[in-house]
Amino acid sequence: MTPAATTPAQTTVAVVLQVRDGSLQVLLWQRAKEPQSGRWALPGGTLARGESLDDSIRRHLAAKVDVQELAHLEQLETRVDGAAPVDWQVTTAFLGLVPSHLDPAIPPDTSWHPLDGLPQLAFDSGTTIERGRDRLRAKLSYTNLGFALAPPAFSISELRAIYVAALGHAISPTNLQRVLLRRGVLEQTGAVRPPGPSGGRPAALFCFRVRSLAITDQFAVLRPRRGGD
Amino acid sequence: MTPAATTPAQTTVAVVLQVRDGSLQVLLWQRAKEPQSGRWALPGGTLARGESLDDSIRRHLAAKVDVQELAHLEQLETRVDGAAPVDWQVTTAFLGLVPSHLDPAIPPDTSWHPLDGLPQLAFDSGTTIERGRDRLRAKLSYTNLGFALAPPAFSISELRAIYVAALGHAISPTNLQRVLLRRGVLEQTGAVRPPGPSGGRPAALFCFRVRSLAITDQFAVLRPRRGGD
DNA sequence: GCAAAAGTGTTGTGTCTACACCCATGT
DNA sequence: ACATGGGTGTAGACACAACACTTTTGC
Repeated sequence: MTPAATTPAQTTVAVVLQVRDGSLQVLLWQRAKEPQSGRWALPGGTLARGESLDDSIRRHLAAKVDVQELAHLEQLETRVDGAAPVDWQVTTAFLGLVPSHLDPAIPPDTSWHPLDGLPQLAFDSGTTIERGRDRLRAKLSYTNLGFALAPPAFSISELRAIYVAALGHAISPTNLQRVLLRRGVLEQTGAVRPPGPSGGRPAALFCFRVRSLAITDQFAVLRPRRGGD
Repeated sequence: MTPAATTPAQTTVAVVLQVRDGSLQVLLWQRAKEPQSGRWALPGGTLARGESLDDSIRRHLAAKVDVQELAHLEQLETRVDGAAPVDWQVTTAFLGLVPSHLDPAIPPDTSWHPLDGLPQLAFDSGTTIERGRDRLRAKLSYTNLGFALAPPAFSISELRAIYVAALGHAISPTNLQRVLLRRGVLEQTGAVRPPGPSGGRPAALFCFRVRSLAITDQFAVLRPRRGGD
């Protein structure tokens, strides 16, 4: 591939997560060639001239797997990957989130995999995926990041299912609603979802008030209540 | 410098912070040559073969400014910096912290600058420095990161001065002690600091129980209290 | 004794979980 | 009527900030 060079190749990869069928899944791509033929890898590619890292990963995702519907994208970390002068590369990993109501078209060598029960992974994609999941879990607790996993409008129980899949633990629908409303993250749309064939009260529909990342639970420890900059 | 290349140069820089004379200061280095001659820049340099990004920034810091005493180092973000094929480079920024009792020897072109009142900066170092400061402030609230700014042993009021300089707002010594003790971040050494010439009760000395990064205030929102993983 | 610095007791507040209860709809 | 799913009221637990008060030193 690259000749013995004085600078490494710069590549970007993305951990693209979506809640599908009640579980958190990651988009992977199966390598056809050596090295690591047959194993699954994170989508991405090399940096082109004149583009930012953000541009780069968006381009690779759009071209390879037709994902324009990323609701959120952020950097995870950068690592040096190939040790030798051959295959020497620097890889910047991103976290991307796709709302659960979308089902983007993907090529045949690409598919979604639940985070529990991943196939044989190429390189150390495993730790990168874990890092992405941990970042998502943390930010679901103190930001409005749920907007990037949820559809435009939803009932509280639908939102709860998404949070349960992403966080991996039980959540009371009562408290989910109250926490997110108190923080001003959600607002009622006014619309209502009619009940299913088994009856039940119609569910009010909600949406996220702002659909870009905002911190909603400030780390305010040790800060005075009033005054004092 | 670099010829028009197919891959960008990979460089690392660091926002090295220390509490000095009651204010949070950053280590900067004054450029002697064009471009941006005379302006101040973050220390760092290019990636060498076979080294990780961590290795790289540690090497540059150790060589240029004789800072081996970094108590903590973490990645901030990676950016593409030079747009043209010439000077095309990818820069990974780090946050480094130096405990306040150390005063590392630094070369004449390098010096510490308080974060309020920075000189003319080269490139967009300003936003990187701000990002480092914000990261520090956030992590002081929910991790034990104070260990990286504090000396090995200290009284609560000494620690308070460090936190005030880093966070930029008033802090009650009462609550600082109680929060950090309740969380198990601090422990008493048993030693005591004798009072000054003006009297006062001798201060008990404390130290950080663990001196590597640990999360002490979990983002536990929406998590059930018992059971229910 | 008195000032100065360190440390403790205690109260109030706000945010969270938990659980009981009420509401609206289908069969 | 009654089962089913949606929503509210309220109580208890906890962590925090604020402030009064006590302790220990030097002069």
